[in-house]
This record gives sequence, structure tokens and C-alpha cells, in this order.
Amino acid sequence: MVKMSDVADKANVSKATVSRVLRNPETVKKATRDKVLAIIEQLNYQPNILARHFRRSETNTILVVIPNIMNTVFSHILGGIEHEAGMHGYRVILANTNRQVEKEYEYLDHLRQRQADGMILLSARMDKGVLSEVMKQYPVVLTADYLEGIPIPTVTIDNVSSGRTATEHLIKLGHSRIAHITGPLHLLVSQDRLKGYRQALLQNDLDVDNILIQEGDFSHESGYNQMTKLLALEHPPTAVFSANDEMATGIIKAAKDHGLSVPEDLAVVGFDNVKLSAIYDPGITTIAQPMFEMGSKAMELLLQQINGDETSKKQYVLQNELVIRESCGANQKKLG
Amino acid sequence: MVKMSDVADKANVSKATVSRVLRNPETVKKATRDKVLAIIEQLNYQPNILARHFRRSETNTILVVIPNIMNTVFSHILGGIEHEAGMHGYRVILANTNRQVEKEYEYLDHLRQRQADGMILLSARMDKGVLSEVMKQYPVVLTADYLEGIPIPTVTIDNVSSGRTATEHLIKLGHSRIAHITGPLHLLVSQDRLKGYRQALLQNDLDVDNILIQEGDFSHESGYNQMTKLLALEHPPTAVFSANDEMATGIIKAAKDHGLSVPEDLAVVGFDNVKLSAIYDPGITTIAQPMFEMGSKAMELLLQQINGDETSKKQYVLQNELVIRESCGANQKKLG
DNA sequence: ATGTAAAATGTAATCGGTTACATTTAGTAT
DNA sequence: ATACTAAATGTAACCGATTACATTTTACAT
Repeated sequence: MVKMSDVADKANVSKATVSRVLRNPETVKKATRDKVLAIIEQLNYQPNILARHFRRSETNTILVVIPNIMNTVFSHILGGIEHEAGMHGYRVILANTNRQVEKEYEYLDHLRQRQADGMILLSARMDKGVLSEVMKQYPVVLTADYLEGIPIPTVTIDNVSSGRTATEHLIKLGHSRIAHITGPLHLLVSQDRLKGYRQALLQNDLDVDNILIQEGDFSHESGYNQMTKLLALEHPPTAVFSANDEMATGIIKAAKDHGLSVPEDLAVVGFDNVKLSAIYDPGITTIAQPMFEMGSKAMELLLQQINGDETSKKQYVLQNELVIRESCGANQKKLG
Repeated sequence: MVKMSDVADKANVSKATVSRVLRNPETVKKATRDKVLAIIEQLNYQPNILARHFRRSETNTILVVIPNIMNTVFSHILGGIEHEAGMHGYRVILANTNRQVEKEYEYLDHLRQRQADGMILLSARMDKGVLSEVMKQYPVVLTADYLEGIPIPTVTIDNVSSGRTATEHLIKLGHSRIAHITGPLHLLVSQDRLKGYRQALLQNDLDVDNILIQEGDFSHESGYNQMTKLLALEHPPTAVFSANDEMATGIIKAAKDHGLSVPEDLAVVGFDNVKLSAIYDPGITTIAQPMFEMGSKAMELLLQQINGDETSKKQYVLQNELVIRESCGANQKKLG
């Protein structure tokens, strides 16, 4: 393997000059630079990146801690991260946690060992004290999830307002008996979407009937099961706000199996705007999370931190949007 | 940052001994080992992994070249890779190509610069000559895609036989006018699925009618569009084999929009068995690709190569399976 | 031609583990 | 107790690029 000193020898310059040609070309006279570059070309010299990483103790690598890559929402955020990272010469290491906290701690050690220049968390279950401590020493950004009480740079959407928007949309369509199937309630996102749902009802002088609020786990099956329960009520809902799109498909299936049509007999609004919601029949009206942008913005913030810009330690709230399709009935007749 | 020599000093041993405690504990007397470990604990010593990587010129990192992380099939394969890698202390670097060959070449350089110990390709568009050359020098495994003519270790399913199985299933259900909407035909997988489709027809003495073979691009829209075309034929098909599940949803939508029911008026079989096919209504009968297993098997083969086992340079063909749901009508009445 | 500052280049230390080889210590047989 | 082997530990070179600092060269003004 040809190394820097080989190039230096052949070009009759010192290693330092070769190094400069590579890293600070402007500090080297053009003639020398060209000569060195020619030799580099000729010898097909590839700098030993590991040596560079070691010497500079930086890795051009960032860690993405992700609960589950196979989840569409996460993989799209990851897409955004990867895109932005690539544009700046950074590589992305996958840190799948399968939702185990121990894994999060494990990856924290990677950061401490300087195996990565920074870390983007798509889930933060670890102890807040530990996280605050880490934040002080290393570049960290949180997205998709968020935490209360610690000032960690975060990129999210406003889930409360989104929940409100989704619910208000159903109210405007004339519904008054609106159910909500939530995500796992230990997650702040689920709590916030629920909060938004409640706010919308109250602000429109509608009762919040707790029997209409059922906890799901974001899976199709849970949507199906909880909806089946709701349909067995004496006064079943005429509309449902689902905390994500996959549950919405379960909800629609349950309604169909119960002999109801969507949106005629039951209006449904989902959340996320994953591809599924556009493909499903009926198309699912949903709150669009800008997943890709969340990822790229998170990476952008991380890069600022890596480059020593401490002022960038902010909370970012991205715009979300209601995407109207068939499942809510807005495109059909209005319900009375 | 506390380093190895600090530990050595405090423990009254040499750096070498500390290093051995960490890497070859069995070569150190228990008493010494315990003493050193205690000091490591006490000083909270974290070895500098970058130094280790540099010195040993290995990275415990592998590169996964992937056309698009946001695609379910790829993200599931990636899941399998990550899982297997994690179990063996390897980290996974994402190398998204967005289907650009140049990116593939770029990541090849990472391998050459020893930034990774090996590479798993989920797409190989690069020149076969280049790839063969790389294969000789570095551990490489191909999965999801495959190439003819070069003996690169590959993990796939048998797409020909799968295409045959899917088509035969429709034939057994009594269909004789079976269409096939293919994937992009520049991909071998698409060609092979098509080949299987043809074989099934011929082996059952059915004509291959080229008008019934339409090229799609794996998207919902292309499924919809091509099916719409097929339905406009004088003798439209009564069954379709779709080269993936997403197109199958488009096909079903087109049928519905044309006033047909699935499976009663049109039987559909998809390919992949992504979650979508289970969630969709009707549930899509499909060929299950063991995506996760493909990933973990590919990683397993890569690890064998990394560990110098050259005999492992094989082609692996994993089992696939027909998953019967509603869209083909097998669970309903038989068609005559 | 001479002096001076700026630009270009060189020298050599350094990053922190790893490991071949040398040396010491422990263990066992006679 | 002695000799010999194996086990344990130490010494020091090494991996290859980076960079602070020193030195030389160049450019320009007088």
C-alpha cells in the first residue's frame, strides 16, 4: 500500500507538503501542488483514512439511534439524515435499538469513545440526567421523539396542534361523536396527539367521552381491535382520528367487516402520511409529517454543533399539513 | 482523556499487559488481570478505538450499499444485516446510492481505503470487471440483486421458480388468461419473474400472449396504469401476477375503478410479502421473500469472508413461499 | 543590492494502542 | 537443589497522517 512518504519521496518534497496538498491546497505553491498531485495520481495513492481519523480524532461519521429501521416513518427520517450527511461528507452508522434502552447506552459509549462525531436520536428512552450530561460533551440532536425538561436540540412537528387540526377537520365535516385511537401512551407524541384531540373537542363545545379514547400500539391489528370495540358501543362514533396511518387501515377494515362503509358511515383521519395512506383504498386523509425534512434538518443542526456553533442548540418545529383524501369524506357529501 | 499508559502506570504494569488484558485476557495471570481491570474501572478508562482501528487496520464496520433505504424491501434486508452485524460486534454504515452508479464507485473507494472491513451490495450496477477485481481483494456479498457471469457470493431467492409458483397458483385456480405486470425489465429479478411466468404457462399448455405482459416500475401508479390498459383489451385477463406487492395494490385499484371486484372478477398475486400486502384490503396473495433472513445470511457470509474463510464464497438460494390471502380467490369460490 | 515581511516548505514530535521479540518469573521433573 | 520449559510480563518499534514550530525561499520596497 503506497503511503504519503512514498509520494513525498518521489516528488522530492516532505510528507508535510503532501499532507498540505491534500488538506490545505491553498497553502502550497501551485507548481509544487501540481507536481505532488501528479505523483499521487501516478502512484494511485489513497490516504489512509484510519490514520487520519486517529490523528485528528474525528471520524466524519455520525450515529443514528433508531428504534427500528423497518418502520417506514423512521426509515424516511433516516433517508433525510443520510442525504444531508452525504452532502457534507459524513457517513451514517445505523444504531438499531429494537426499543431496548440498554442499546441506547451502548451506543452512547461509541460516542464517548469518539467512534462518531455526533449522534442523532430517533428515540430517547435513556435517563434524562445521563442524556443532559452527554449533550454537554458531544453533539446530539433528537428528532421524531422529544423530551420535556431538558434543553436538547430537537426537530419535531407540533403534535398537539396536529391532533387538533385532524380533529377539527372531522368536526368541520359535521361530526360530533369522534373517537381517537391513540398510540402507546407512554410516548409523548401519543400524549400530545391526544391532547390536541381533546383541545379541539373542548374548543368546539363537544364533550370528551373517555369511552371513545382507546389506546393502540400503532399496529394495524390494534387499530382493528380497538375499532371493533368502539363499534360495539351503544352509541358508536361516526368518525375516528387515528394516531397513525397503519392503525387507520385497521380501523377501516374493522368498519368494513362490521358492514359499514368508509367514509359514508365512518370518517377516518390518520397520521404520518406514509406511502400506505396514499395507496390504501380508500385513500387515507392524514396529517403529513415531513419525515425526510425532519431528518435533514436534524442532520443540519448536528453539523452546526459539530462545527462548534453552540448557538444552534435549538428546538425546531417543522410545519405539518393536513392531506385530504377519501377516508374522511370531505371529497364526498357532507354529513349532517 | 485517560489512556492506556495511565492505566499501566497506576497498575504498575506495562502498556502491553493492559492491552493484553483487553484483547487476550487468557494470556495474563488472573491476579494481574484483576488488578488491571480494577484500575480500568476506577479510572473509567475507555480505549481509543480509533487508535486501535488504525493500528490493526480493521474497522469492525461494514458498508451496505443500498439503492434506497425508504423502500420497504431494502429496509427489511438492512434490518437483517444490522441484526447479524450487531451480534458480532460489527457496525453498519449506510451507503445510499439513489440508484446512481457513481455512488457505487464512490463507496468502493471506502473499501479500498479500508474504511470498512467488507461490503454488502443490495444493488450492483457497476461494471462487472471492476466488481470482480474488488471481490478478489475485499470481502463482498451481493443480495437482493444478482449478476450473471461472475462468481460473486450471492444470497437470493429463486425468482424464476417463484414466478412459476405464483403463476401456477393462478392456473390451478382455473385461470387461463393470466397477465403479468413486470418490474423494470433491465433488472434480472424482473426478467426472472417473467421467465417463471412464461414457464408456468407453457408447462400447462397455455399460450403466452405478449399483450398480457406489461412492464411496470414497481410503483403503485404503474400497476394502476398498466392494469387500466389491460382492462381496455377486447379479452382482458381474469388474473394478474404482479412482480411486487405495491403494483398489486394499483392493479386492484384499477380493477375496482373499472367496476370489477377482486378476487371475484380478477385474481391477483403479488410478490415480496411486505406488510402492505397483509394490511391491504383485500389481503394480497403473494410470494414471501425472506427479506430479514436474506440480510442476516448475507452478513453471515460476509463475516466468513472477513475471517478468511474463502470456501464460503458461494451462492445461496433461500426458500420462498406462497402466502395465500384473499386477492387470488383461493379462499373463496373456485373459478371455472 | 539590501532588508524585511510574507509565503512556502521542512523537521520532528505526536496521536494511543498493538505486537514481535526479549526478558523475567513460575512451574515441573529429576 | 538444579535444570529446563512454559507462562507471564516488559521493551520498544510501529502503524501513517497531521501540525506546531523552525527554516528557507520568494516578493517587494527602498
